[in-house]
Amino acid sequence: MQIPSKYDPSLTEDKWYQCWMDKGFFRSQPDHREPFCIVIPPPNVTGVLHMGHILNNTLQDVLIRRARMQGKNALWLPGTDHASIATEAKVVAHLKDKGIDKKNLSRSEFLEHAWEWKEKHGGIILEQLKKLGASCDWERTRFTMDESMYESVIDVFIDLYNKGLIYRGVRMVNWDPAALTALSDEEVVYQEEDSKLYYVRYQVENENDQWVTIATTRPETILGDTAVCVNPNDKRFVSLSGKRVLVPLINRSVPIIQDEYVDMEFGTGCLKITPAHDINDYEIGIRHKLDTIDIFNDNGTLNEAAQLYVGEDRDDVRRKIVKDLEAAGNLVKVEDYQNKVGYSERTHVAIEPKLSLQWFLKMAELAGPALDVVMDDTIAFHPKKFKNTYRHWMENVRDWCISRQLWWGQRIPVYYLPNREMVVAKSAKEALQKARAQYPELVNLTIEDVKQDEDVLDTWFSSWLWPISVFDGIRHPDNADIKYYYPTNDLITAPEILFFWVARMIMAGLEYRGEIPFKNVYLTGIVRDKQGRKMSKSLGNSPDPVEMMKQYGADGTRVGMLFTSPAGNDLPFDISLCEQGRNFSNKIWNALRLVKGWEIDSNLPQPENSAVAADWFEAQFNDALKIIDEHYDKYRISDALMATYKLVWDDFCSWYLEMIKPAYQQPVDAVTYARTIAIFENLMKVLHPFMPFLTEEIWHLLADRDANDCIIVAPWPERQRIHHKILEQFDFAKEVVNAARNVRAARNIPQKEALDFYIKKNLDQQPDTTFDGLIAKLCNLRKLEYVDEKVDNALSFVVRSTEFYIPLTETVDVEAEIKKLRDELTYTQGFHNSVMKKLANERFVNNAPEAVVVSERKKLSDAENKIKVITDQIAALQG
RNA sequence: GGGAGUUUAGCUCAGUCGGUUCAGAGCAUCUGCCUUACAAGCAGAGGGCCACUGGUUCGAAUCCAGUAACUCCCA
Repeated sequence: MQIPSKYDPSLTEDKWYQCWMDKGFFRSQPDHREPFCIVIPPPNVTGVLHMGHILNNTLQDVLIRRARMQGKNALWLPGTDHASIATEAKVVAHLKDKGIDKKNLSRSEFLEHAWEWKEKHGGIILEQLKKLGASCDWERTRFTMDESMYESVIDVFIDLYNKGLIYRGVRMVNWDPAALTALSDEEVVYQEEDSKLYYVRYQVENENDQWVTIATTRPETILGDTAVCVNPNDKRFVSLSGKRVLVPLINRSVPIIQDEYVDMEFGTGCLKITPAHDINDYEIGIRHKLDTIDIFNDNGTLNEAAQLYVGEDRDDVRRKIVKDLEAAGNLVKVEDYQNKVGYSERTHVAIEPKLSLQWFLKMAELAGPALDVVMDDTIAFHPKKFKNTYRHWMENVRDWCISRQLWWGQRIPVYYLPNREMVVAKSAKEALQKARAQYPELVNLTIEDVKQDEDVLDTWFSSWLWPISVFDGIRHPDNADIKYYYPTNDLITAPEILFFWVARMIMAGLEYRGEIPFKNVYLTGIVRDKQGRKMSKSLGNSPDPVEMMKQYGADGTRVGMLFTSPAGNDLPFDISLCEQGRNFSNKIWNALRLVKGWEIDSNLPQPENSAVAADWFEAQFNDALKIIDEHYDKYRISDALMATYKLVWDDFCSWYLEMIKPAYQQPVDAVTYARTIAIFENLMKVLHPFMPFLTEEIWHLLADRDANDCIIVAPWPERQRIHHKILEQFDFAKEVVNAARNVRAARNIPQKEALDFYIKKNLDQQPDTTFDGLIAKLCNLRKLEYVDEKVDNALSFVVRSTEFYIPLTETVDVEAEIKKLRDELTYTQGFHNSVMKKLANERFVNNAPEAVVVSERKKLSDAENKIKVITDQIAALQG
């Protein structure tokens, strides 16, 4: 067989992905087996693959593939969410390019464009996931605006409204005066900037020359002031209690109020209160029942309520009002000041806090049970530390604002009636019926008279149902899919959305299924660049994942991502990790080349060496498999990978293959070959979740197989009893080989030059010759002989209490040998002393557990033996 | 301002129940090798005040208290 010396992923990846698809290996349907299900955290439909997706989805695929090999009915359900804000922005921008202004479109016209855009550009990310090897059941792909999911969302809104959990209220939102929409907190970018702090004095009403001075960064909002506030503990302002002041320029009389919110140290200790335009002022306003005067239009210009500068932009007004305040004698001073200003992530204009009517979902009742199931580990967080964060949030949870001033999304099913009442209904028709029944006084009510709410629901209001609605479990709670797959097993996501999403899914699960939505939550870290910055498209500091996969292979990329990604920790990504992944692919590939390059001679008996080697490796494999399984069980995925990596590279390639390798151009016996192939197959199985493509390719090169015999559905290796004795024997042999290699290295003796070994056992020990043949092979020995006396003029080393001599033709540097032995003696004596001290301490002997004391005694006697051997050797050399 | 987390080798991280001279892994670095599977490789080596201070204990990287620095979340 001709196998090229470099592994080329481009020749295998698409081929095997297509094969897996054709054979339906990703498909899952309920059956008698144990289910194992992961629902994908739905990426944004406008999204393209970034590094975070690679990490997140690789982890999911690893877990799914292993579960599948363990014989479970594995379902990884893919999909996307409609991302109302981001998508609507994209569509608006797209239309603008075509010369269409959203303002000139009706709602339904706009939605037509949006759907067209989604069909054309949406879901690129899912195609990219296929390149990564994601083994999703694509036939089950869901989208949060699919009819079934849309209806589920509406049903849930209506249900919660009827339960009294949804209400309408006023709230301060982040208003983008350029885009004319409210933004979520995540879409506001705070920037530190140099600004000014203006000190402005307000005259106290009915007092001739008494003033209070406030400090503000936003003098233009003075026109909306409805109070001035001081701290009740502030002695400076005691005399002002109960008085009123006049707002400069417009001479509005407003009260002086007292609230502990005011920081006495900041500015003058005197704060102006503008409830309509500052979130903190708003809350103070509620506490003190102040008026709320909104002085801004939606586009950031001033309105009639401001009285002055009406129609002018807020930035211009700031410059003008400062001059006018100065002219009026109200401006005391101006200081340089650094503060944080929020900007719209998309339009880059300063955010205006604005009061508006929104819909809310009460959280307190839902949060209680959702907190309990996490605290008692019914749902396990990995790593556990996030339980604290979760609890903190759940105990201080605020009501959820679920409305958005957009068109792209599930439209709020509330209908307003001419009598200023409203009904909640699934359709206008139903709303009409309800209205007629509820308000018989509304005669001649027609469908035109019921006006649906213009707003849509927050995208999370779709996503929080995801583990249920993907199985249509809201509309049909008893269908076969939801009963089989729910609760799902694992959720893999980022800690950033622990509250937005994970917590709410738990609430929805408990509310609508009476059951948790998943059993384990694995929280990934954030992928950062070398400077520690989050990798993002806007920063341009992220490699293109698609390009990476081309360069290093999907397998190399997957392995590179997982090498340093312990759960919950940020991952400082370095492209060299993928290079390491690619190199690993190549290493395995070359192991295959070696094995497949051998000629098999079925008449040849199996050499003893090879039998020992295979016995040892099988023990080693079982030992490693136990560790790997344990890592998986604890969700320590990068540790599982590292253990697998070392098993393949160090134990298999560096030790085992070297042990059984026939001499150049010599054939291998059939037994060794068969055992080696079996070992290779098992290794490929444990590696498969990490490197699906390479392992599938090798699986088919290792043996002739049926078309359906693919590694993706091969059984995960079963753990056998671990043969500990041979592992210990090997450890000793390994020490001998390493020591011999050191001798060669120190003396520059090439591997080609064969050596003789004379071995002297001490303390009446009987030689264990099990690995002797392998030691001879690996060390290139001509002779291996046990002796009773020391050998003169020879290099020597000691492993445990056994002495090894290598006679040389040239004379040995006695001084150098003695020095080496002395160093070792010093170390051993130091060790011996520390153990002695410990054992001489009565309190240690009396208090420490028996096993610990016994092991200390054993150490002591081992050290004593070694000291004796070395001392004798030194004496002999000196003699 | 409130809360949480982190701090171990140049980098990224393990270190379970406190118990081996326990201080470890991978990468990086250095040295020697193109040794017939692999230079995308092989064989070796060096490298640490376990953030700091104190306490508990026969014994502390590990438990407790305090200090410092950094990160995140909330306001």
